[in-house]
Amino acid sequence: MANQTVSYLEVDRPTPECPVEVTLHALRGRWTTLVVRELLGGARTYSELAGALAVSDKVLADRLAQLVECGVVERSRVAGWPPRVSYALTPRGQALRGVLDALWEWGSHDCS
Amino acid sequence: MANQTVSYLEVDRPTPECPVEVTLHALRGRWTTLVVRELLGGARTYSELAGALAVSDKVLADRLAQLVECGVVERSRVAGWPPRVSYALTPRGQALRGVLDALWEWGSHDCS
DNA sequence: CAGAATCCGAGACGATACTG
DNA sequence: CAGTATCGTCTCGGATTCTG
Repeated sequence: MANQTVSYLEVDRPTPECPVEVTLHALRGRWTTLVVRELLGGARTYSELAGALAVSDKVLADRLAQLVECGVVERSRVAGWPPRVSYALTPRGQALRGVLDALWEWGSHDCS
Repeated sequence: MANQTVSYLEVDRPTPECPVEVTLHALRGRWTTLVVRELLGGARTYSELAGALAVSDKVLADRLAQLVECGVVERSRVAGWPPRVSYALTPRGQALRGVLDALWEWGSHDCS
């Protein structure tokens, strides 16, 4: 995964478009990380995701479109009937695993 | 920093209150990570933060209150005149450095 | 100096209804 | 099956004004 030597602190000017913002923008939305988490277990169809996540169609479709646009998820139609669509993580999406682990790590400590 | 062996994938049920959500909730808001980034360089007064971040008073005050509530930032009045308030990261706040580095890492790769 | 109060607009969520 | 359309609600952000 390239070089890990660059630190968040080593950049001169904090702008709203810095890499940290890019990542948070990709993960934006209450259900986004849960969708990614599902797909880390392998490709899923739309209905499988809908069944696993108890989320409305609108929100699920919105988040999937967002993830596709960010290059995290790839969408593909499955031949045959009934029509199905499969969603899978791209290599870039797979790379989110480390990010989610870091978020999990910090959030699992007590706040007291 | 405790054990890093737990993975985001190893948990049974994804809930809106899982640790990942805790972290994203703490970092919620466009300016939050930039405030944390400033404080990673050491304690800052309110006006120092305001000068460095070109953000409105309302938003800055909102984000600081949020970070204090999450246990990330500690607020302390400075004696003397004019009245000043100093903000500094708690140990829990310092621990965000690794999280921000992970977010930076992922976001700095091209999407193409 | 360090904010609080108020008002407005944008975006995300949620439920419901409808369609290729 | 896999969405889109619509509507109401809520939170965040930005600007302005005011105060201990």
